[in-house]
Order: sequence, then C-alpha cells, then structure tokens
Amino acid sequence: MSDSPVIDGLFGAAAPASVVDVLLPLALDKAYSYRVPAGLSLASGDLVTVPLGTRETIGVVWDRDPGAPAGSGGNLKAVSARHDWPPLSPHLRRFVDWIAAYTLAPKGMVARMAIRDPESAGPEKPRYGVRLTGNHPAKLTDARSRVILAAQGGFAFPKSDLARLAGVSTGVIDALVDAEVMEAVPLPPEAVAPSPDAGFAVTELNDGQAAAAESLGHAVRERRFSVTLLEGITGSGKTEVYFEAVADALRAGRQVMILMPEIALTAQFLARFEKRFGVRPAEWHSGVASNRKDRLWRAIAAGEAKVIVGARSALFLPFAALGLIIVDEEHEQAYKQEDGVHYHARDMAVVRGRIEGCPVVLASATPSVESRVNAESGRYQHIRLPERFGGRKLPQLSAIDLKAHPTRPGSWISQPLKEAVAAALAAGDQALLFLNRRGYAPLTLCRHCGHRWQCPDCSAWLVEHRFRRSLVCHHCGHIERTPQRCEACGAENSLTVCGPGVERLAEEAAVTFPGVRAIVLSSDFPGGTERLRRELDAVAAGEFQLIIGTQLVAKGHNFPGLALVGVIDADVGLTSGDPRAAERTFQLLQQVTGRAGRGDVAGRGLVQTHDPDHPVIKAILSGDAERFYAEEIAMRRAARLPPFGRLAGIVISGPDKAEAEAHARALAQTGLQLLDRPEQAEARWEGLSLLGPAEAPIALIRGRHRLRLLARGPRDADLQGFLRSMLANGPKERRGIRVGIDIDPMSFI
DNA sequence: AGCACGCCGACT
DNA sequence: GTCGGCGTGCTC
Repeated sequence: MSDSPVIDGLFGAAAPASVVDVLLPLALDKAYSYRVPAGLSLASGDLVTVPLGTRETIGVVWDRDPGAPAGSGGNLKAVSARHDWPPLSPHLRRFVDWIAAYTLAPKGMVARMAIRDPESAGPEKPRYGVRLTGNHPAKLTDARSRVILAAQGGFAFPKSDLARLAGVSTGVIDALVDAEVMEAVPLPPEAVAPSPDAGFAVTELNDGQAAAAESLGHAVRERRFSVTLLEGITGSGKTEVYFEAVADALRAGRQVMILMPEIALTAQFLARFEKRFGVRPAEWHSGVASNRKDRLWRAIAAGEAKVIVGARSALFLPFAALGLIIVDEEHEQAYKQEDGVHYHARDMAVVRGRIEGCPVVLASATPSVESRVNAESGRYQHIRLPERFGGRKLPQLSAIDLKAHPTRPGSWISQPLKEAVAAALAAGDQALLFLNRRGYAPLTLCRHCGHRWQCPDCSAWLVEHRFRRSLVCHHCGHIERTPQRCEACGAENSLTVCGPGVERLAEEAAVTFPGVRAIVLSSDFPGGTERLRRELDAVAAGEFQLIIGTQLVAKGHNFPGLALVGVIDADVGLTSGDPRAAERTFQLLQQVTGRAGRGDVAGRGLVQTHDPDHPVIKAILSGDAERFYAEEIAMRRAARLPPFGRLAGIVISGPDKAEAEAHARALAQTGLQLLDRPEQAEARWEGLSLLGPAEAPIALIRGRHRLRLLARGPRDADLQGFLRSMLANGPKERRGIRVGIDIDPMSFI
C-alpha cells in the first residue's frame, strides 16, 4: 500500500539502487539520505532502521524535498531494514512538517512524538486458550462436569474466563488438560479496543441540543474541514451533544479523537461514554502501559480502534480515517506543552483537522478569548447551548463587598457568608468554600524582625503547609521543615503567617461551624490521585457537608448535592500581572459558581470581593459572559495583544537562575543589534520590537527557571524569521540552559 | 538522543 | 605518566 511512489531512478532507470531520505527522531532539522539496498522496497512513511555513527537508529522514510539535489552520491550508508509496522500516512507526515515549521522545533523532534520504536516494542506474546478434545475423563467430578458443560460448542476459551464461567479454579482445567480432555490452543490476539456502538443507548435531547447535534452531525457527514466552537454553560449537555457527532462518525466508519486537558480525573467521562456507546473508549496518555500503547498504536493505524480519548500526545496518533476531532474544555491551559516541542494542542488539533479534512469541535463553558474571536469573525462556527439540561436552574449569584462587611483579623468568612453557610448546613445541604490558595498561608514571616521566608532556588515566598509541617515553594516544589527559630534574627517560635490558604480556612470553618463534616480538596491532597478520586466520590455521595477547595473543585467533577458556593476572595489572581489574569479569573469563577445547584433547585453563590465594580466580578455576578468577552476583546484589540497583535516569545530555561538571566540578556542583545542596525531595519524587520527580560518575569516550573523574551510585530512570518535569526545568531546553549520558542506567549506563568 | 573526541585535574 | 570528569559537536 504505497501512498507515494518509491523514490528511484535518480541515477537513471537502469540503476535499481536508489536513495531515500530518512527522518530520525533526534534533534535534527532535516532528513538524512540513505542508499536502499537491493531487494528492499521502500515507500514514504515506512519505519526503517538505519546506521548512524556507530549505532543503529529507527527512522521514517520522509518525502524528498523536490528542490533538493539528489544525495551525495554512492558513498551513502544503506538502510538496514524495514519494519513491518504501519507506515506514517502522508497526512501525518504533513502534520509533522507543519508543526516543525510553525514551532521552529527540529523536524526530528516532532517526528519523535509521532512514531513508536518497533525495536523496543515487546513481542506480541501469544495467548492460549483451552478447548475440549472430545476425550472423556476417566474420573468425572462435579467441578469437571461444570467445566465440560461450560466449554461446549467447540470454542476455545481463555482459561481464566472458563474457570469463572464454570465456577471452578483454574486448577480443575489444568487437570483436564493433563488428562487430555482439553487441549491448549492459540487464541487470536485480544481486541485492543472494542468498537463503540453508535446506537447503543441514544440520549434524549432537548430542542436546542438536537439542533446542535444535527449541525455537528452534518459537518461530520460532509467530511470536510470545519471548526465549531460548542459553547454551553455547565450542565447544558455539551458532552451529550458531541456524543451524537461521535455516533455519526462511527456510522460513517470513521475514527474520532477526543482531547481532554487532564486525563487523571476523567473516570466520570469514561463512564458516560460507556453508557452511551456500550464500551469504554481507548485511552491514550502517559499512564497507559507501553506495551498496550504499542498495540493500540497499530490498531489506530489499521483503523480498528475507533475512538481515542487522550491527552495532548494523542494529537500525533496515526489515524487511518479520522472523521472528527473534539477538544473538550478547550480553554484549559493544560493544552499548552512547554517542554521539548512547544505547542498548543487546541490549535494543533485545528491544524490536524485541516490536514485530515475533518471537522473539529472545540467545547467549553468558558471559551478562550482566541476561540471567541475566531467564532465572532466567522472563522469558526459558533453553537451555543443556553439552557441547562434536565431543567437545572442557574445559580443565583451575589457579591459580598468586604469593605462593607469586613472580617476580623485572622478571619476570612464574612458575616453574611457565615449565615448563608449555616443556613445551608442546617437545611441538610452541601456548601463549598472556594479559595484558590493551597497550604496554610501564602506568606510566612518572623514577628520580631519581619524576615520573610523565601525559596532558596527562586524568588517566590514559601508557603506554610501545616498538615505537612513544612514550608513549600509552589513554583519549584522546594520543601523544608517548618523551622523553630528565625533564620535571620534567631528568635524562637517567632513564626507568624499572613493571609489565608485552604488549610487555614478549614481551621476557621471548624470553629465557625462546629461538628460539621468537612473536607479540604486541593492538589496536595494526601494519598495521591487514587485516594483523591475516592474522596471525590464520597463527596458526591453526600458524605461531607462542607467542602473547602482550590481550583481542583472547579474542574471536571460534579457535586450533585451542592446548594451553596462561597468564593472567599474573588480578587486573587486579578492582580498577578499575567496578561491573561482577567480571562483566567473569569473562567475559574464561572466554573466554580456554576457548580451550585442540585436537581431543579437553583443554587446560590456568594462572592466575597473588595472590588464589586471590577468588570470581571460584575460579569460573573450578572451571569453576563457576553459582557466579559466584549470588554476583554476590545481591550486586547486596543492593546494589540493576541489574537490581534502578534507576540512571539523565546523561552530560556535552566536549573540556574543567574545563568538563565545572563543568557536571556545576551540573547536580547543579539536581537537588539539586529534591530538597531539601520541596513537591517528594512522590510524584514520593520515594526518589530523586542521586549527584554525585565518585561518577561522569571517563572519556575518543576525546578527549571524559565524566562521569556517577547517579540512583537505585525505579522507571524516576520516574527518567526526574527526568532529564527535570534536563535541562529544568539549565544550557544550551555550549562543546562535550553532555548525554545513559545507559541503562546500571552501567558507569562 | 548517543557517542566520540578532547581538554583539564587527580591518582596508582 | 594515564584515568576519568564533562563540555562540544556530529551523525547520511
């Protein structure tokens, strides 16, 4: 099944020997040329092993650049072998080329994400089953006859299945095999991914949903590229709607890719999928065993695995007949990949859809500003689901002005909120107190000398975690025991804290609402994700009356019995200096207040703030998302920020802060030199400017200092050229410093 | 990404 | 004298 002609005839039709370009999954930007040995037939996309230096490496036969001269002659090394794996489709190869060009990443590094190494794949271990031979046993016990009865029909059964079916242990079957009543026979390999059934349990949709589903279904049946922003408030049934589009793709025999921001907490989603389609979808994320990934990868390439639910990395799977791409919670920042190849999975999903010629659905209750702009300009279709599914009512929201209702020092729950929570609890309802701050307190200091505890590895303040008896850096994860004495003045037991975290809030709640079963939910929940999932189920089952949580509670999980949501400090995050602060805060508060309400009873939301007139707070309270988007878009347009103005960034990262800063400064010099030289300030660089390290604050991500240089200019192409030139002319990376480009530099942290 | 090469400090 | 630390650069 050759999708492009074998590249031969370069040395005349008589020469059977030919040359192929092979892209290696290394930090190389172009494919290397190899000789094809006699007797080997190669086509573009084939996985091959080639010699490289002293070793052998896997690679992919890539398309030859039409302009490039034929290899360097007869002294090329030869391809060692071709693997009997599905070749990468022309679509996937174009996708890799496109991403490499767009992100300025070496082509080989992008290819690395799209291939699996057949060499390291474990051998397909044959499965054995057992089957009746027709011989009769010498001794027929009760257990034995149950096995023989269960195994009737001449079929082969996996041993454990048959044992369960007959209600015996596998020992009985082993004995029957020994007695030659049964025999071991090879079984066909187990289906990697069972096929979902489009008609398994069709959901009743309301009129709005049915119209939306029909529109998406039409796009799927047309088999053309399109992008649709599916916007619907929490509980409006977005998932049910796009499930119908999934069903349409299945009926057309096509495959579906569903991207999720975090795969850890999607158990609920998988269960809903199973209810609708009869089986669980195949999952693709870092937690899937490598051996299973190998089999699944081939099943996807063969078009056998129909629906894949995955994290970012699922973008690069080798679909044979992709008919639909869904990006769920498209506004989530987790879609942004920030190490290795930098890319934004939502945007790359749109690119993949264009290349594959299939529709893309971006779903969210609180879309990103970019997607909203694209929808308004007509680039994307826009479908809205205004109603809550099943008649669920919107929560009633109101502000508590902290200037009018101040709290006592060391207290964070205002009088009106106290009363509302007490009333909810008295009525037997659940209440949630939301505060997006992990730990006990955001700032720790000495009450004698005022010394503040700071992370030794970065500039962030250390956060006290009282449950863990330690001070933690929320940027790099640095952790130390809570000290007994001040490290500056030596005073004993002089530590004091400033401001609230969820742990401290829980302390206040325990005093304010005595005897109430309360739980603190944040990402540092002790016991890991497994235990967290169990606790979330316990919360949903009503085992806790009061939930105190960080943004973790805003995402994914539903709390069906929640009557009241209290936002402790709506102003957190609005002052962070991140240009996306307003958008992030809006999305977070919208999601968390949307959790209030159960059944047909409207929930209540109380929002504590010092600034009830802030546009974001007002938009949240009025439920008027339109106003938020209109104002934010107008602001971005005026400030020429993305998606209106062009920004691009170079990310400098490394273990050492000073080193990273020095490197950024040196790079900035290179850039400014380019701009300052008058002979270069011609067409190519016109209008471009570089914002130095001072304007791109340093951030720390998992122990790596990260710093951005931002460039601003009118056109993408100019910015890309500018960055490319900076990367080429700039100082060489050293001492663990890495330099990459940022494809979404709106977000500093 | 490996792997060789090469340049400096420390040791049998 | 050489062993081995890692920084640099190349691999069709």
